[in-house]
Amino acid sequence: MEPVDHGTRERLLDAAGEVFADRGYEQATIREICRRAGANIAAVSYHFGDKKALYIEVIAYAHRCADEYDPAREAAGAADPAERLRVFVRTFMQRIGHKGRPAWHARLMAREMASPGAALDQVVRSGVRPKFEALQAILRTLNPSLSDREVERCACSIVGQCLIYHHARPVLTRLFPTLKLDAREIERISEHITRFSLAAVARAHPRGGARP
Amino acid sequence: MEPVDHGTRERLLDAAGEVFADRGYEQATIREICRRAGANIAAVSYHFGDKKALYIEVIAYAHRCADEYDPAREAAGAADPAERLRVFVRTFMQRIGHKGRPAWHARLMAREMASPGAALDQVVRSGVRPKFEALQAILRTLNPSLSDREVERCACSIVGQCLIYHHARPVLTRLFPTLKLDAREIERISEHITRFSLAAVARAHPRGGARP
DNA sequence: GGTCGATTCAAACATGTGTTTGATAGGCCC
DNA sequence: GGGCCTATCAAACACATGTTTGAATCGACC
Repeated sequence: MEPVDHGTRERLLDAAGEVFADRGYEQATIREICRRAGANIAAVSYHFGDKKALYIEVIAYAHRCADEYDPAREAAGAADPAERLRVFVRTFMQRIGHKGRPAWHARLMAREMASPGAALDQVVRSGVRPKFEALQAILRTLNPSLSDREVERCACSIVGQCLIYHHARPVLTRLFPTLKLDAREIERISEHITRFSLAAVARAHPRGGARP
Repeated sequence: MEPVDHGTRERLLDAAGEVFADRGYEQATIREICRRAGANIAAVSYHFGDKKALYIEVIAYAHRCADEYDPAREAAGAADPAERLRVFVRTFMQRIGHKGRPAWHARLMAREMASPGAALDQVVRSGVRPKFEALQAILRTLNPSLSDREVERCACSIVGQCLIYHHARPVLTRLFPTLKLDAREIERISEHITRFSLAAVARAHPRGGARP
């Protein structure tokens, strides 16, 4: 058939990425992956060895593709710290929010984070940590009086605000039936998260008062 | 053998709750559930019919048990609105955080929220919505100038800050190897989320200059 | 044309899972 | 004791899935 190398193998990677992102590793079946790729059942064994090896390759493939939508790099181009946070949040939300298209990268990562697999260490080391540290740097610039631990927790708070719209989407759509997570709504939510967090970070660690 | 009618069925419910919470519905196996319950493989079919029926019963069972740890009711007893939010967040975090014990209720719910199953509608209607509305009421008291939509988004922001420590726990433990999510750390995180959110809610809706 | 390596295909294999079956034992009432 | 119902058990069944196998097909090269 085709001189391959650019045919079946690549189609398998794309199909596998989509299926893994939709169903998760365990629930994804080789048969469906091959069906979507228009390949034979034995193609996975031939080109990758077994299911786990295919998964590892898909993670690496997604990682390569995802580097083009790096929130950290996008944010680096902004003018002031507040605007950097705004760009960071917006880019992050856009990566998670959009469901269709070849945007299964973020969904795959989110799945890998929710249920730890063999590829998590690699994902965290080269995918999550750099972005997380970039966010921490923004926070430190916003409020230099924050301790390292407070910076960590504020970063978790910001990322958590974003991720709930992905992790709890089925619940949110039932809680707010009118909610439509289209591009415009994502923009509004990003703006809310940015303002919410800016106010919190600015006033965090206030001397005096609050609690024992 | 044993004359117990109060034995096998209840042990099955407990074991199933734990296994479902740990592995998820699809990944949980009837054999492991029965092994943990010390029952025969056919016990599930005999007492509940099939796996799905058992799952529904487990959801209902968890729902009954979880009502005793209601963040909304705990918060209602607090004095001022800020303290109500603090109690709400702390109770919520304690329910999610603790891993051992018969506290598989929250983990089960979280799983059901992440991947929608047949029981999600019921869980949202009678489990999530009341708590969420209680949180919204607290926020309205904290800052009456907030619009309904802003209250919704602030509530999502608060819940999201809590849930990340559950959904992304594998990532966090790799990001911060020294992190130990014991009772004391959960208390500290709850305090951070409370202060973070109080500052944000107080200064939200910036057009009104709501708060100094 | 013929050979060879790479690739694809349909079928089979091995395993794990949910479910069913028929048998067995114990309690209860007559 | 004799039925009768409930509960449990080991074994088997039906099915889906990951993996392997051996033949068939294609393209390139001599």
